[in-house]
Order: sequence, then structure tokens, then C-alpha cells
Amino acid sequence: MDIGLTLVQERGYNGFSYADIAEAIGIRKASIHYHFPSKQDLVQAVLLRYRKEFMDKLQHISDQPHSCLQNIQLFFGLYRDTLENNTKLCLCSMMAAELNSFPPEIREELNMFFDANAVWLEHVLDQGKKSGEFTFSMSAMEQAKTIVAFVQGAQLLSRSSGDIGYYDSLVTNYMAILTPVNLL
Amino acid sequence: MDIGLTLVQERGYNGFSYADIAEAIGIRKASIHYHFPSKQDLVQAVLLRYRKEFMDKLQHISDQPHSCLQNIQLFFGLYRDTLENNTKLCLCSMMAAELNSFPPEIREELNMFFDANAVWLEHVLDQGKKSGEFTFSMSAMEQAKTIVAFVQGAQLLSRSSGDIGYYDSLVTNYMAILTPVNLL
DNA sequence: AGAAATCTACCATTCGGTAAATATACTGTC
DNA sequence: GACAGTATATTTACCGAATGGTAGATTTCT
Repeated sequence: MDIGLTLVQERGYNGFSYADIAEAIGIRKASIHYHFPSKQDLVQAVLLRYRKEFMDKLQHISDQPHSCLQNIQLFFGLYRDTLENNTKLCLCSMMAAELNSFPPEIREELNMFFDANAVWLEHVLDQGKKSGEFTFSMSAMEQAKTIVAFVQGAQLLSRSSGDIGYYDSLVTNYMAILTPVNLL
Repeated sequence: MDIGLTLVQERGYNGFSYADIAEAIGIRKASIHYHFPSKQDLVQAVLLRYRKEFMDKLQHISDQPHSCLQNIQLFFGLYRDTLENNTKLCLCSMMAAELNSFPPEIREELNMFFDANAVWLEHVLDQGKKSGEFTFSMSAMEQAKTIVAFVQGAQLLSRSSGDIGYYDSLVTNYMAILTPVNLL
């Protein structure tokens, strides 16, 4: 599953095969089919685990006594880590690009991931707005969704540019949008 | 090339084959290989044309006597059109997702597309800032790059959600970020 | 007649997937 | 602790279909 995850993030669902995983592990294709009968079973299991682990990471951030500003920065940091680790993309944006290769169940999984991101951000944004750390005119949920869209796009463009500094710059600029001028 | 473009936008580079195009046209595979010897030749030609046509559309917008606000809205409209047309993605974000399937030449083409988007936006933003239509603290180019990242992510998430209203909502919110409060 | 385009008929390779044999690991019994 | 029985896992050896691609004959257009 680790290797499957990496391969989807790097090449996409249609860009790797059972043979690739088998070779990476040093095992035979059929052994993988024993655990994951079809490729979609595999990717679904990987997706489920990915989403759970990502949610745990968000929860872990929430559990720490951070400021709202720090929380958002740590959120962007999670997506930066993915990019930093061999310039991978978020599994879910990768799979969202290949959406038409998947059945409805998997599509719903993807939307659950994006929604969960937005809900987590909503809380942080709501708190931060009250504390004066953030300024935005729309609702916290609307701002949250905008950030999710932004971070996915930022990751995509940064990888394409071949420079993680591109991501950092984009995030810095979005943080400037979010925070009151006098706090910069 | 039309069909090739559509197929990449809908399924991705690794999600279609020469046979798919042949069937759609009602022609044989070999006939396509006559015009485009390899699949990468095909996609490169499609990409080149796509970029050129998109630049023409941007130029056409610039040529009209629009306000800067209208220009940005028409920009978002171009990406909306793609989404509206059978929920396709921008060719370049689709290919950027599958970046590792392509040689450096194609990767550079993709970055040229994104850069050109940013440069076009930069002009509009710069003008709009001076006219008071837009408010942002960073440079026009930085805001432009942020918008490019945002619009790509917005398209991806909207298609995943299966609701073009998702895109509209995201764009509306980003426009609120860009424009002074009193002008809303 | 000559050029351009399309055709038929292939090719080797890879794809996801399966059946059946074999090997490995665990478990209760004496 | 040795042993048999049983699940678990991995293997070999396939399968049919699809992949990108090619050679050469044939058709179509100018």
C-alpha cells in the first residue's frame, strides 16, 4: 500500500501497474492480487488509509495549543511535505484529475477528503476571525473551500515548475490575503 | 486533434489510446500514426494548439473595452466554459497532474501556459489596482500566480463535486477577496 | 503520374486478472 | 517439544485483451 500510494501520487492511477509494485517489493504480481483482487480494490484501500491518516494529522495539529495562524501554516505545511517528498501530489488531487477512471464510491471518497479539509479549516478560520488573526468578508466555510482549491492548485503548479519555492511563495501570498495588513 | 484534446481533458494522457481516437473518427489506428508517429507527438501538437488558442482567447478579451473587473470575470469564464463542456479540465492541469509521463520539452510547454496566464492576469490586476477596482497588498504578479493556482484547483474540485455551482461559488468568493468591500 | 492519406495485417510488450500448486506461519494435541 | 492440521501467503504458469507502433499494399487527391 505504501508503494501503491507513492506510485499514484507520482504517476497517477493509469500510470502504474501491478508489475511496478511487484518489482518494487520484490514479489510476484499474483501475490498482490491475493490481497487486492482488483486495481480499484487496491487504490480504494490506499485512499481510505490516506484519508484517515491525513485526518489524524489535522487532528494532531488541532490538539496542540497553536494560534489559528500557526494552524493554517501547519496545514499548508502538510501539503508542502507531500511536495517535498519526491515532488508528490496529494493523492486526492491526483485521483480527482483521473476522476473518470473511478466508480461513484471512490469519487465520494475523494469529496469526503476535500470536505473534511474544508471543515477543519472552517473551525480554524472561524476562531481566527474572532481573535482578529484573520480577515475575510465571506463565511468561514466559503473561505475554507477557497483555501482547499488554492492549495491543490498551488501544489500542482509548484511541482510543474520544479521549484518548491514556487509553493512557498504562493502560500506566503495567500497568508497575506488572510491576515490583516498591520499584522504582517 | 479535437478528439485527442477532449480525451486528455476527460481521461488524462494515460487514460486513452490511439484506438479510442480511431474509433471516434471512424478511421484506423495506423492513419493516425501517419500524422502523429508517437503518442507524445500527438499530445505535443494538441498542447501547442491549445496554448495558442487559449492565448488568442485572452488576447480577444483584452482587445475589448472591458473594465478590469470584467476582464477577470471573463478569465474565470474561460475556465468555466471548459468545465461546462462535459466537465472537462484545463488540458494543462490535467497534463501537469501526469507530469512524470512527459519529457522536459512538454513540461516546459505546460509552464509556458501557466506563466502566460499569470502575465495576462498581471496586466489586468495592475490596471485594476490603479483604477481602484481591485485591492491586494502583494505585487500584481504574485496575485496573478495565486489566481492561476486557485482557478486550477477550483476546476478540479468542482468537477470532483459534480456541481458546476461549486466553481461559481468559489469564483464569487475569490472575487470578493479581490475587490474592495464597498464595491460589492 | 506522383504525392498524400488510409488501409490491412502484423508485431512485441504490457495490461489486469486467474487457477492451481507450493511454501510459510500459526495452532491445538499428545 | 515434536507433530499434524489448518489457515495464510506466495509462487509458477498462464489467459485474453489492449497497448503503442510498423511495413507495405492500396486508395484518394491533385
